[in-house]
Amino acid sequence: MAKSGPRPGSGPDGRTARSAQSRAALIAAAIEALREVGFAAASAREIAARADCNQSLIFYHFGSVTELMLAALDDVSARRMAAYRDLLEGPGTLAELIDAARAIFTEDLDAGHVSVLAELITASHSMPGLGEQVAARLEPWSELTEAAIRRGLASSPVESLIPAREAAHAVMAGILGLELLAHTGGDRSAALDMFDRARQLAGLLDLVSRSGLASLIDLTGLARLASGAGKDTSR
Amino acid sequence: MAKSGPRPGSGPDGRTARSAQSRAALIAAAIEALREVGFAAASAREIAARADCNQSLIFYHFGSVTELMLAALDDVSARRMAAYRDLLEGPGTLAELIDAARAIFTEDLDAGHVSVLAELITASHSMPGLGEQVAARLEPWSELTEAAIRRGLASSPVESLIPAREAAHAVMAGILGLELLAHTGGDRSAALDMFDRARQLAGLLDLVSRSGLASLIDLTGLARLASGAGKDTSR
DNA sequence: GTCTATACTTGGATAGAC
DNA sequence: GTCTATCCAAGTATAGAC
Repeated sequence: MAKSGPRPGSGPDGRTARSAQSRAALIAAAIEALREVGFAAASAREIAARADCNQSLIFYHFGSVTELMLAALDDVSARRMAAYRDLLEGPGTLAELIDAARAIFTEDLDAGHVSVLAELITASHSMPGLGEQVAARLEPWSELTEAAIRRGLASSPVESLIPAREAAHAVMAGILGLELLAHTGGDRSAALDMFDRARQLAGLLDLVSRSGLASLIDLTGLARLASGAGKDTSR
Repeated sequence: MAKSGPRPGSGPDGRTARSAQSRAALIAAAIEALREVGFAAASAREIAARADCNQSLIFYHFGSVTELMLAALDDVSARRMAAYRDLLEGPGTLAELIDAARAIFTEDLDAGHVSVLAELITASHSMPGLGEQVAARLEPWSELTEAAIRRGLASSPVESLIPAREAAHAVMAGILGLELLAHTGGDRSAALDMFDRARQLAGLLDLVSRSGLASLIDLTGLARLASGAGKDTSR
């Protein structure tokens, strides 16, 4: 868990500007490579070429290609986290939340932010030890998503029906899966369609909860009943 | 598009049994390798070792490692397709459909069938031309899923609300995403929880449609109304 | 900190004996 | 069809000059 920056021995300052520049260029190049050619082809040489700097600098600054990629994940994660946190500030209905989420996620899809994560997750399969590192970096997103769901569902008629933790897991799985499928078909309209669908549903929920109609129905009790009734297969 | 089997020149029969045995062993080994160490580490040598046969046989029988992997995908796809098709035979409610789907999908998760697909999809990112091959093999699953959804939703109150094609895309994305996430956390109970949740919802829908309550409400009109109402952000 | 050069390893693929 | 031996390309990583 040692700091992976420049090794001690470099002057405390002076020509440190160039160093930071190289680091930043390498991180940007790593993100670009991960997005455009995938983990398997994102070699030290490939990344260095994109950063217009020497291959050996990767090992000097980050120790290994894998650690550079983790730094890249940290970078994009931090920047996107800021954007998503703004979503949770201030009041807003579920429908508004989904509208805003759709806009930001469109950016993510275009810029390939999710791609970086998806590539590293599948790469963990082959690289021993990488899995834990990626999982740790996934945790804040898990919490953010859960908070968003809990907030969006607050005082909604289905609040008690949907467990926020599991729903958050599902939402993240959905985003990752849509990213994967977008690669095969180039079909990113299908991904965004899900937001429209969710948005439609959310609008309906808002309407129901506002009209006071929700209080007429004991949804929780009904669901429990349905759960039993569904088991009755002969009919 | 040439048949990727043994090259012409081999005897029309005779000792062909051994050949078929090698082919099968290699395919099985490729599936195993893809599942256990991932695409990046599933090299010709790795696979051959698992199949207990010579490395060069891969190139003799399949031409390249990538084509062996596509053959592996075809193999697992064909075997699982048979299992899933049975799901669609005979009558059944949406809840029953989900119950059965959960059982089979549990098998898939344990046996790593989805993993093979997920690995190849991400690998397409790095291997030019692989994307189209994988997409073509994904198509039958797209159709199967769409048919299943259409069938499960038939005469349900939400039938007109959910477009089968887009929903199928979302379901497949969800399955792929859950597979990815299962790798990081080892957390496969979360994946199965989604089925339980869907099942609960389906039971509720069955109940509503049976009770005749559905006919009392114009869901389609309500949804259209909600879609407009959601846009009203100031309130 | 950055560069050149290079050691070392692994993997895809082929030739040719059997 | 299967094996051994081998070529060649590409990748990680390091040493050492500047």
